[in-house]
Amino acid sequence: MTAVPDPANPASRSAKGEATRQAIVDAALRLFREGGYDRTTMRSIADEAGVSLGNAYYYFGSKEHLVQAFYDQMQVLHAEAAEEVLARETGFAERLGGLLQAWVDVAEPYHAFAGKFFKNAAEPTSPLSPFSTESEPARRASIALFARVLDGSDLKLAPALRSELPELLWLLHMGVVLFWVHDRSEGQRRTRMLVGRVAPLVDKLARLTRLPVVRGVVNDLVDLLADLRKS
Amino acid sequence: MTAVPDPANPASRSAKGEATRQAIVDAALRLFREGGYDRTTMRSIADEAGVSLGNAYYYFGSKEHLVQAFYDQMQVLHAEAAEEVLARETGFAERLGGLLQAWVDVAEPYHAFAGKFFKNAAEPTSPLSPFSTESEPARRASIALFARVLDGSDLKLAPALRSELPELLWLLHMGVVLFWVHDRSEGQRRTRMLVGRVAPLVDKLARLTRLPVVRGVVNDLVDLLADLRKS
DNA sequence: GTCTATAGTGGGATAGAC
DNA sequence: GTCTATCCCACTATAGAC
Repeated sequence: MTAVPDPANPASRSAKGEATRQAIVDAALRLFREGGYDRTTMRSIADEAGVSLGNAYYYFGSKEHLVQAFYDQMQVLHAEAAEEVLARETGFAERLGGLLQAWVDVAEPYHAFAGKFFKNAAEPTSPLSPFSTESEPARRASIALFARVLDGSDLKLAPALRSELPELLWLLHMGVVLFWVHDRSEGQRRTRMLVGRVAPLVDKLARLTRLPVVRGVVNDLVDLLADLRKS
Repeated sequence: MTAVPDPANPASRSAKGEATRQAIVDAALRLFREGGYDRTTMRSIADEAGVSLGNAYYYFGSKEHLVQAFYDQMQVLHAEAAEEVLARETGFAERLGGLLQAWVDVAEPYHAFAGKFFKNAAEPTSPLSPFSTESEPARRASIALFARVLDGSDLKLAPALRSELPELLWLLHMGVVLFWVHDRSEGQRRTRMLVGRVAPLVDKLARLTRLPVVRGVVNDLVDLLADLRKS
């Protein structure tokens, strides 16, 4: 395992390289926010960061790879905002709604160009897809947040669902993100309305899973998820 | 309203223009299937169709617009396959499962490069987005298919849900498509498993909506959908 | 109204010298 | 790790033929 230098691997980064890398990320996110993704060229990012175009490509294999930096930053900001919510709320609906709401707050400055990175979600070959193995650390961290929504709350639900729910809530979160990306109302008012009302709804629904008549469907769902995972 | 010629508008197409247009579409789909989307250049499409590059752009404003042709073709093929299913089945689960299955069958030859297509479709600013106004006719047609799944079946469900269900089923279909795009199993085995089992599950769930205890959640959901539509 | 030919521009990506 | 030079291709522009 002799080191072929890989600037994408944090372990092989020198201090100098790390500084350059960060300068490029900062420049990119600033320009994306100001002028949008398409209108920001790799040349302008390199200029703004004070490096050559070729050097920018040394650190980021493509323009899309810079989007990963955006993902990561968002993940960190969301986790921070989440702490506050999880420390404050004990009701399941409030914890879930708070977490979803926090994401919308954190993501708001980037709404205008967010569509560009959502493209990645649909392309399975891209390492930037939220379902890719490359995104697994970020995905796991996010799912862990939803696990804490559940753990710290007063929710009672069908036991079989307990281990599946964090991932299902993360999927719900992805659905909210999709809605948000397409939301053109000012301040993403419609998304805020959605998250404010979907959380109590999920709460009610989850509590219903304990009813004997509903158990059949719940078990079918849990079995399906298990079988999909195996196959 | 004197006619500025618009080759995108079917009404203003001459027979000759239509033939040229079709030649370009055929060439594009053939080359996409053989070499993938990215590796197929507009120049090669024009060459293959026997027209100039400029002429290709006369008919299709961008390379992405050619994807719309693919999209339309799939819609037509799915509608055809759907007729057979809807004529044969009367059970709700069978009709729903059959419709979803039919799409997977129709789409299979394009699975390898479908990711590139849907990548473009996932962007909200793109006219190719399934949620865009440009896609509304195709979307409406698709939702109408799901309405027929419901209408011709034996399903009994909460009355408030009846008018909402076709659109919700279409959303489920979009979810299946997303799963399919990411499905790397041979013959999309995992997607086939998913559609085969999700249909009975939805059937059971829909029937549960008639229970008084479940009504509360159903009404909340219906209200939320109505309010989102209004806002 | 359709189409060709040709000559550009802009910007993502790469090669290879240092 | 950083640069300069270059490639490639989507897309535009335009002038004119049929």
